[in-house]
Amino acid sequence: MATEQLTLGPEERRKLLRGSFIFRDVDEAAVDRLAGVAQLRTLERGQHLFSQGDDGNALYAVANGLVRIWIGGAAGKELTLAMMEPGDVFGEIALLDGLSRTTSATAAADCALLVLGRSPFLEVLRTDGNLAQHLIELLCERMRNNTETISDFAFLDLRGRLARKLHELAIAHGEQTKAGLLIGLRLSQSELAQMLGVTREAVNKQLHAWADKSVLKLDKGKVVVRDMAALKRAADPVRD
Amino acid sequence: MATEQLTLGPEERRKLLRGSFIFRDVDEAAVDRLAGVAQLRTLERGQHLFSQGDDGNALYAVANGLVRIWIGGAAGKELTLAMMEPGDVFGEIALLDGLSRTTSATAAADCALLVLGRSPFLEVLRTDGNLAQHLIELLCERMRNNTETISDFAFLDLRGRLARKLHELAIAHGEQTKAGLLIGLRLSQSELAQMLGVTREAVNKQLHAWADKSVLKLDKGKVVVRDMAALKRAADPVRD
DNA sequence: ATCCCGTTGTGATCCGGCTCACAGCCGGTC
DNA sequence: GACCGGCTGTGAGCCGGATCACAACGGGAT
Repeated sequence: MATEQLTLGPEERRKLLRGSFIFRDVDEAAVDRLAGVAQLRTLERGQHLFSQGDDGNALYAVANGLVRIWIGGAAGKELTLAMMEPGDVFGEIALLDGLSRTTSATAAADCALLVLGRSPFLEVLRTDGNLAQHLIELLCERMRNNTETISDFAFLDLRGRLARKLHELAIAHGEQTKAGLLIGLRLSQSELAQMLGVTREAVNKQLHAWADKSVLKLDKGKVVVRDMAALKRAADPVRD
Repeated sequence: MATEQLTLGPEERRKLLRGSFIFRDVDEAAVDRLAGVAQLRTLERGQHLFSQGDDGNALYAVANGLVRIWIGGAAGKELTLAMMEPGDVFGEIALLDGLSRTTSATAAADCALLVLGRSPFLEVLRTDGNLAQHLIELLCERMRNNTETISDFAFLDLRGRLARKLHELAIAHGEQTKAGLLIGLRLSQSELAQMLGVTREAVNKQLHAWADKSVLKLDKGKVVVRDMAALKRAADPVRD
């Protein structure tokens, strides 16, 4: 469907890095140097990039596609923590502290990634205070997200967590249609369930409960949000 | 019981900051300057320091006592995320990104804290790459902890989470006695429950289940671990 | 058109943990 | 000592979601 981007010219690489938030205001020559030594890596949907526990000596920038960041539990269970989109950077934790990867990463769609090696990156980090500053901001943002996730697990049931997630998806990837906000990302109910740490069946039942109340409309795998306010309310622990 | 430390001399302040991991290798004059402008703040057990949502314009270093870091949910429920001990630093997220506090902080024992104001701290941060580097490492460590917490919530039941927590507490605060590893921190079952996001009753029942199997011994509010290996096993999702 | 395989839809059953309701207990305080 | 407030111990009942087991659907490949 999407045009495959199998290669990236030098100019495109520079653009990608410069466009990324963490390299804003960083010395341009240094960024260009990084762009020069970066590897291009393409992945097909479903292909594995790295696993929890691996040594992590690279930082990734998404040029194209979608990468699922997840952790695994007993019996093959998986919890999806985030989806990385074009322009996003990930893999910074293990790169920065030199320990093993805390999560796994898998292509959720065909992808093109820029791979920045550890040593050239750390070299720029050592000399450029702006990069350090932006990395700190990135890490703070991640911390806030993580804390939110913990809060959701601790205080909300399936219904509340699903409501929040749909609300978030509708805002981030919603397309306005006459029926309501259509959620752009094609997510199966199983994938949705994996983002919430619940079963697919339970998600299915809650979606239909909302469809019955006209909060949502379900149309062959796509979800259309008809009543954002009701979702918002359901996400609050104050029940209706 | 503990000797109250109501004041800290200039020398002690410097020592505290220098001993803190984030100020290692940072220009000594700068650290001393920070120590000079830092405020001393004492708190009695139960006293509130800041709340989720507040503006956060200070960094705290624990000189003495214990600070509980927590988030709140519906109906007054609380989840304890961490306990800060002497030598620990906290409150960095809101300080660094300028947004509101992600957590609340309450004294879990009488405390003496050093309060570093935003602007002098950021000034040193701007000029000293080592401080930035250490902050990045601190944030990475927090991220790892958070990810672990999420994993626990997603994949472990009460039994597994409690086993892990006790194991951790025994290692961090265990005192060897003839009966086994006595957990030093005086934690009520409610406090334990708050660290796991479960009810006090459920914790009580699991503790007694283990006591019956001689994994633990319960002695007037104190927990003695008799069989660390069994705890470790219970923390694995592979059941015994 | 046919065959698949991944997805959706839905009931039956089971179980962990919550809620509620008390009953000792232990340590302080007056 | 007598009283009180916070902790501990424990049972009854309930409920949200997991598990299991199918049925039906839809879209791609051949």
